[in-house]
Amino acid sequence: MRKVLIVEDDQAMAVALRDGFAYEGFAVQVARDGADGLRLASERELDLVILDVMLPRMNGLDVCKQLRSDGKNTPIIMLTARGQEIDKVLGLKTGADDYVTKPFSFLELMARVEAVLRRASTPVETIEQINFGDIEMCFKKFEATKNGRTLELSPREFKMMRYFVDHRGEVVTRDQLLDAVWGYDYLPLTRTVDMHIAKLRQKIEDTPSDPHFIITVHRVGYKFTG
Amino acid sequence: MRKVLIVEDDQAMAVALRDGFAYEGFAVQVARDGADGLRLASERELDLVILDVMLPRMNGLDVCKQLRSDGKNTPIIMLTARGQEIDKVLGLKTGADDYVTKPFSFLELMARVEAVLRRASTPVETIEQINFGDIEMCFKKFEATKNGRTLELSPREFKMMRYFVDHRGEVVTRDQLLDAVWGYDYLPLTRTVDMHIAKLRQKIEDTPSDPHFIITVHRVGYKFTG
DNA sequence: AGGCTCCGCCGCAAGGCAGCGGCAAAGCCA
DNA sequence: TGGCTTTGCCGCTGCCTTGCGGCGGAGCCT
Repeated sequence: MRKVLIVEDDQAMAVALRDGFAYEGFAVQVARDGADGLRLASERELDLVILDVMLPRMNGLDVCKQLRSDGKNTPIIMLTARGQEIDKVLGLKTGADDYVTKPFSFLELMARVEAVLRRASTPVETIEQINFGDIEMCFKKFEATKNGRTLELSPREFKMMRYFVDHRGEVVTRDQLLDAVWGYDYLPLTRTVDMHIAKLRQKIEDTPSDPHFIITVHRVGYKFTG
Repeated sequence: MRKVLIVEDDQAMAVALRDGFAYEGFAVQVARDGADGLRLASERELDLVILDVMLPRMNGLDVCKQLRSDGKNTPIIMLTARGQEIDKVLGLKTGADDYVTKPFSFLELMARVEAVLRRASTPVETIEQINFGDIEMCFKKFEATKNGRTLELSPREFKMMRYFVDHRGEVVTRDQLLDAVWGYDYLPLTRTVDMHIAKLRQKIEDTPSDPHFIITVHRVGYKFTG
């Protein structure tokens, strides 16, 4: 049975959603605030999270962002009030799969639920192990080797590699990396990302000065070519 | 309020649909034949068209095809009778967004309506990959090839191409380009845009002096013909 | 209709400048 | 305290801009 978590502080809305989803054959769980929602979503294997934006203790956007940066890719549908009008760009950045603006009909919500679940069911299979060049990397074990010799990668470095692997072939901007790896969304006057790129290159590239895996794309960002 | 046009010659069906959509909060307009439907759909700004296939004066497929070739991209849902069994390929060719086969429940129709409207409202999924002539271009990867050979395009050049692709066939002015690609909105005494057009042509055209893809429109701007 | 003039477009080349990499030292957390 | 992370600085690379001269199309005048 498909499991859904509803994170909603408004009593009436929470009950309506709970009953609606139950009627549609979901196993339903309800959380009343953001912190509880985050905890539940983190520790359970869920098929779907319905997440209100305005919540006590931790707002929906932050819950969503936190889940994503923890590597959880449970489908998330956000509920926004009309007045809130989340900026689409900001919204997408947080990593939700879809947005529904209150007030909405339950039918409309279910249409989006089905769409999101359909998309999610096509296995995007997060890669837990990857080989490229003479490198072997396992994200579950936090281990990496080059030519059989162990590579000492820090947690941050693993997280960066994880993001690169998930977007291999694409150019990723420093903003994206800061957001996904650090959780920041402030403008980077900082050279932090560059620094870590350099360190990664020192470790994984044969000739760090002429990188083969992590390519600089001038004025845009970096590209990982596995 | 969302506006729907119903093109249906069967009296009973037309009334049922009209009442149903009105109940769901749509502003409804009804046309009795294909020609009228085409005229109304052309001159109004609509959110949705419900289009029967079998119609007097002009059939639904042709109406749909005509609208699309006029550049209208209003969401269209076609109604087909079971016996008609429109070939899916043919159907897709005409450019409709979805199909419902009679007989259908109003609930089923509404589910599709919501799905179609949702898709239409999600900002036109930007094209990430495009081919034209012997050129292949991927905006996510910041990669482009001509005849299989790599093209070295700068970020600015990619951004220009992106704008051209999003407006292919239209003439775009230098102002538009400056605004979209550079973010400037002051009047340009500058030759910057021309310069970059020239560089783009050097890279993507077979004979840059007689361009095929990026055409000069004297005293107006440029036109990309993908 | 033909020729002339002017405005706008194109090509080339050099200068300016932002962005990137490397190094080293300071800050932070366990 | 030790390792990981961050920040500042400096030199260099490469992109972007700007200026100039030449050319072609559009409009005007006879």
